[in-house]
Amino acid sequence: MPFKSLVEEPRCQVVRTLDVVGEKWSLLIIRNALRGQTRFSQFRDQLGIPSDILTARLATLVSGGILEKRSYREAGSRERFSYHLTEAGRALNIVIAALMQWGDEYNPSPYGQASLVVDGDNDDPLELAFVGATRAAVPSAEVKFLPGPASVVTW
Amino acid sequence: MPFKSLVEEPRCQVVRTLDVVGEKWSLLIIRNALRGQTRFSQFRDQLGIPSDILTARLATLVSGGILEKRSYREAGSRERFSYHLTEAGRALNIVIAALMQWGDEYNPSPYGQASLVVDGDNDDPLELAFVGATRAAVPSAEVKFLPGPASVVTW
DNA sequence: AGGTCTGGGTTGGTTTTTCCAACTTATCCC
DNA sequence: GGGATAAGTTGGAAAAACCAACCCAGACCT
Repeated sequence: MPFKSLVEEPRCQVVRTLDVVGEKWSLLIIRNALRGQTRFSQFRDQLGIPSDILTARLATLVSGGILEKRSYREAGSRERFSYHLTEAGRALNIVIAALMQWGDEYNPSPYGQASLVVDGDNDDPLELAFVGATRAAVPSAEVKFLPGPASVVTW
Repeated sequence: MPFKSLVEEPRCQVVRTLDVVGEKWSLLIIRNALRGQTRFSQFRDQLGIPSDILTARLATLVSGGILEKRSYREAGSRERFSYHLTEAGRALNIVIAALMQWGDEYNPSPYGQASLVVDGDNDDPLELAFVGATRAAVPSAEVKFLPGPASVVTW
């Protein structure tokens, strides 16, 4: 568990989220899971993550409610295990999409995008935007962060 | 630099973004900067980050184009340095907001939210949503990730 | 029955990061 | 000259990540 901030630790949403997904490799495992990958060997081979670290990450993601461990059996093979996103895990698509979108805009690859976010119904490209109660998009530069009810710090 | 994935490293937006902001503490420094903090002692005291690590992180964020180091001088003090978000740094608000939103929904604090995202014009609360070309919001569960033009891996 | 393959891991030892406490440096005010 | 303060440095201990080699259970092959 990576973060123990002093003053406001248990209250801050960002810290609490990073407690679950902030360790090295965790978000990449989740990204690959969002692409449909479910197996130890897929994660290990595609990410190049050391297998002992992968074992540890899968365990913390399972205990954090992001992944679910299931057993499966292919014809002609013994029982093995696979890892599937829970609803909470799938909801991390917003975090992955935010990282992708920032990378596309401010740190683009000369080769173009490695993955795209699309509408499942019609494959139209999507992007993330800040929206208000009226569902109208608000430009990112006009977004402000304010202390919420649980804030104990004045800033 | 935390990530060196084997097959598709330089292409993937998520990896490229995490190269810049994926080290421990980086995103929390950025969150505090989005709240308007600019000084070494503010980051150190509010986050509880060891000062040597803070020195290192500020340097990588500056060299990554997220923060800008400025000198300032308060009346009755010598010249000191402060750190200000660049445009690219401010654009990371989408990443911070995504982490906040997930935490609020799937790992909420009993005390409520520590910070809120609002419209700078009228302080109306905002949220992040996936939107298509028509600007209509698409439910998160219907969002799909597809290989893009730079993908070398079949998945 | 013995040997080999395969997926999903362990194990032991090295390297890299992080952490912590103590110290430093430059300037201002008294 | 002495104390305060912001922004760091330094040295050594602890934790995390890395790597290569190994293990293990069932399936399949001869």
